[in-house]
Amino acid sequence: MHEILSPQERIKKKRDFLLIYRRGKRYRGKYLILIYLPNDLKFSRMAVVTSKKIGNAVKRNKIKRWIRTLYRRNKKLLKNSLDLIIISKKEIQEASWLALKEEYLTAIKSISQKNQTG
RNA sequence: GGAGUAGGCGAGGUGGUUGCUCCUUCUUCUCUUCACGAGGAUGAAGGGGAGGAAAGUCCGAACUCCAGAGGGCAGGAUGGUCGCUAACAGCGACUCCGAGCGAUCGGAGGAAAGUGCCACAGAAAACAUACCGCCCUAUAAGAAGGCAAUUUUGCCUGUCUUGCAGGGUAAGGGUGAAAAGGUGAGGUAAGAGCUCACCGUUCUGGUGGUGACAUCAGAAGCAUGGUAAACCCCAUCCGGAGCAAGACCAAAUUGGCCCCGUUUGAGACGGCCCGUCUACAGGGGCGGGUAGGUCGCUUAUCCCUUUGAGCAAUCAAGGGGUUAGAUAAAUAACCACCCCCGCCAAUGCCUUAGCGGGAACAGAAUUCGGCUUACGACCUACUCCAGCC
RNA sequence: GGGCGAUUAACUCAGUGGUAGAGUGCUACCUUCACACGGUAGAAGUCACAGGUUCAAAUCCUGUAUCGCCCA
Repeated sequence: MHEILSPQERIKKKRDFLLIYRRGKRYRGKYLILIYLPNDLKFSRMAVVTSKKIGNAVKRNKIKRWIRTLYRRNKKLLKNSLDLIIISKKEIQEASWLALKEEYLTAIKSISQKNQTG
């Protein structure tokens, strides 16, 4: 019940993407790049970006599913409401499920800490 | 063991936790209407949820919009024959040619309508001229031989060499991818389809076949090299763009058009009022149309099966089925048990325990029919070659 | 999703069946006290890949790969 990812919680419009790319802060990891910007809504929103460099459609779909599952499971960690774009890097082809999970958790923790202090 | 062809299948099964999308039914709330009702949100239950290639976008259609009297030109596509199909560059059967020991595979109109090209080499690359060569005739010189003569010399020739002229030839000629029917015999001054036999080619006729073509007989001595995935000719077909097509609803803002603009704002006429005019504030309406949304959107030239026709592709009739509809784009993550395969451990076998694996190519985007490309873990059938018994 | 196009030397490009070229760059030598400019010479290519047509393919035909452009 608390791990739902409804359509409202996803970034869909090109205007929103451009705004977040321009104003957002960035976190770089080994496999992922996260761009985040606090919003005025009562809930957080997210989007996943996988470029064609990563592979064919099957590989890209699998990575998007992994990242969406990670976001759903760990929504509690985001205490403030944020707009979040998750971009996958080329190195993600060699990543396993567990490695990706660890990287995502550390990234989210650092983001939420910075957001609270700053 | 190797090879070939045709076909099937395409992440083993059950359960659980979290979670996505669509449909149906129900509950609660909200909006609107006189009412029937309609839309949205939340929750619950049930059900459906990627492929053989979904791919490349190479062909053909359906469907939509645009253009369009009719016809032609240009341009493009196809190309053995007959059939199947809504259509196709697809499929089936057959014909001929070629490759392979073979199962089998590949190719296919016209070069005698015309134009172009055929580098290098070669005599010549397409009116068969002509170079070398071969041969005949005439002639000049030389040699040889013979005759006459004292010698110089003169005359003669079924002889030889060289030159020149006229003619006959296409047998032979380093080449080249390709050289003007091939082989053999006769024939001739030398040669030549010049003549003959066989093979090949072309034409005519008969027979068989719907036809491509096959076969038999006769004739022509043979004239016509290759290239049409060069231009071209012949036959048949083709308007263009594509679901981001297209249709509908439609916020905000700017601009446009129409009406009102009064008993109340502004300006003009006027000394003032009434009144008239302007249409600047302001108000109302209209249409186009952006963001956004809805439809198109999944039942269609469909799938399965039985019978009949046909060698087959396929067709006809009957019965049954409904099988994704997303839009920053839906199938995932983890766990447990069973099943199968492989490895290791105590000795050959069994059993038990442990570890690893259950794939590859790859993700619907309007929908079908094909083709091509990628993958082959697996399974089935048939066939060929080689080896052993 | 749907339409188009390109690929030739390190780079930018010619080359419309018959020996793969130009400019820039690179290397060596000359010139200069030295450098630049200039001059001479040279190297560098699986014509993206694979199959076919042809005597012969960068060129013609078919397929594959990579890169790019347009359409609400």
